[in-house]
Amino acid sequence: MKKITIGEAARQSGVKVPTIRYYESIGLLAEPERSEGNQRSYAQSHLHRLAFIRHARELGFEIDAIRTLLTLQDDPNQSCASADAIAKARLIEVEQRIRSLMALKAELEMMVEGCGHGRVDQCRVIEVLADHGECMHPHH
Amino acid sequence: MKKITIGEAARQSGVKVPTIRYYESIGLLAEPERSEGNQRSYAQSHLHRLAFIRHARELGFEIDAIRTLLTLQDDPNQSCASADAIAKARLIEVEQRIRSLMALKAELEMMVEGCGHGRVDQCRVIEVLADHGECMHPHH
DNA sequence: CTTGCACCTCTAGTCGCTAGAGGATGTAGG
DNA sequence: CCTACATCCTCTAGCGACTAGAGGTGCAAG
Repeated sequence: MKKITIGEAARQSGVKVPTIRYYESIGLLAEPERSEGNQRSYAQSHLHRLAFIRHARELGFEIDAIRTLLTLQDDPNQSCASADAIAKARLIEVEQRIRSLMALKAELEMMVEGCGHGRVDQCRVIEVLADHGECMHPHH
Repeated sequence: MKKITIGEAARQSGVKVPTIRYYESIGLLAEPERSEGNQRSYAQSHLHRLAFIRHARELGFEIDAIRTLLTLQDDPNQSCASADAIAKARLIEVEQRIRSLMALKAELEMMVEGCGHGRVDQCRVIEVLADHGECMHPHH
């Protein structure tokens, strides 16, 4: 096989070099072979792994969840109930996060619209922050 | 005035005791008086400050932004342009975050719906993660 | 006076990286 | 073969915003 350096792996996977080393250090990515001069030399399997990890991270899965997903991937006979549960949990998290951000958005819009661009003592931004009763607090 | 202990301040503000001490240590909250036995004793002004900080944190403002907002609040003659700018920047951040979370949500829904609850080798969750081409990648 | 909770300080840990120091290796040109 | 330069190596420390825990002191009720 061809020897893939860490820099090449970074380019192909879109994961930065120090991050790849970090994933190795926490046991998320298997240790690759080393060249005579002690430099990492990756195989295709490592690249697949990195792509998987990167995509999962982009979807906001935590490292521990990814660890589980990776072991599931390695054992294709297993039931996919765990993978399903992890993805569902993540979906619920994302939905909650969206809801709470929408509430924040509404509140921030009110603050910004209400700002008369005058002095601080008439500023709605400061005012709303200072007095929680001023906002429509659909959250917290 | 009555003496407000740190525990009482925590209860009234909704900010945890260690977090209050942390805010003091980073200079966000002024040091309160101390009792004879070296215990913190807060005034009403501290409680207002804490409420302000808490509300701002709930809206996702960073500590540094809050620092700026607090100095603005202390100087009511100043123009509120900075406060306005900070709030607007935060609003844009929130809007972007919502957009990207909506994309994630769509992708996660496809994964979860496609899961036939069978074995891992037919699992859409794992499959999509493994092969980025499988998802409709509206993001990244 | 004792019990037990709340307080004190200090350090270290969390998560997922990122930055930098200080040195070794690999490669391309002269 | 030598040199220049990019890339690699390990290691430690830092980020933000807390949180947890150890080990000790203060205080109020019974």
